[in-house]
Amino acid sequence: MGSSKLHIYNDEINEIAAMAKVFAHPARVAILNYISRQEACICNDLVDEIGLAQPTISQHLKVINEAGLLKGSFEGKSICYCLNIERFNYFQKKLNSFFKQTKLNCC
Amino acid sequence: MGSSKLHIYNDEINEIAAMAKVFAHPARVAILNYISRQEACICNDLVDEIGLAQPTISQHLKVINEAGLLKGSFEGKSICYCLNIERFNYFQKKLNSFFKQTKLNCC
DNA sequence: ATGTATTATTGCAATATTACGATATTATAT
DNA sequence: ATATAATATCGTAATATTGCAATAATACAT
Repeated sequence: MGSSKLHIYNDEINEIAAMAKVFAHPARVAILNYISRQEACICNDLVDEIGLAQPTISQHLKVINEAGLLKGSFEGKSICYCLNIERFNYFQKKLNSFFKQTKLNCC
Repeated sequence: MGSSKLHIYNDEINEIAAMAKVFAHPARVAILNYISRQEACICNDLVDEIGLAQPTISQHLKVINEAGLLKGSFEGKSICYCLNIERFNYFQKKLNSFFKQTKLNCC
């Protein structure tokens, strides 16, 4: 018990839920938001900026990264994270078609 | 520990995360999807359709409802749920502006 | 080689979520 | 009043998530 029964849903539905999960924590929204406000790529300062411990930020970055939303590149001793626009657009497209389809036959 | 530190983020960010959370479980996506496939409003049959126990469906419906996404009306001994289109559109609009803003200054 | 700065991983405690059986509630029908 | 059907709530077990201290790994500089 306790764990989500993913096998009873189709891939389409599981994909939407998995994508939403990435944005379902404010720290991850804030991280993406911070990335967007930077001229170039960002590196560390998320820890100072957001106010969570470094391991916590690293953990959230991992979730975002594993969803394919980041392009990281090494710049000296730090890592420069950058949004993977193509993937981000894919998320937007998929979520919008979920919205569209859900509204379609509604009363 | 363990709980999300909501107070360190601004309202905008917490709202996005809260909205995403609604869609972050496949059962809730499936419920909304099923509603969309019905001619009129729906009632029970979610339990048969989705394959989770009745209390579990009820719990997920509560989450969707507390997010303001449902319009329920009593029809005899059952309840007819229906999508609250206005609220649903608001979700879509907010999420899209998050996408837009995030892409804005990206490298 | 040693030191320093950045990021990742490990381990663990606190909390949240998911799922369901049992039971209560609500609304109709007989 | 009693039975029936639909939905909600309660209690609880299993699992997941969040957050952080401690530590490891990585990359550069001296």
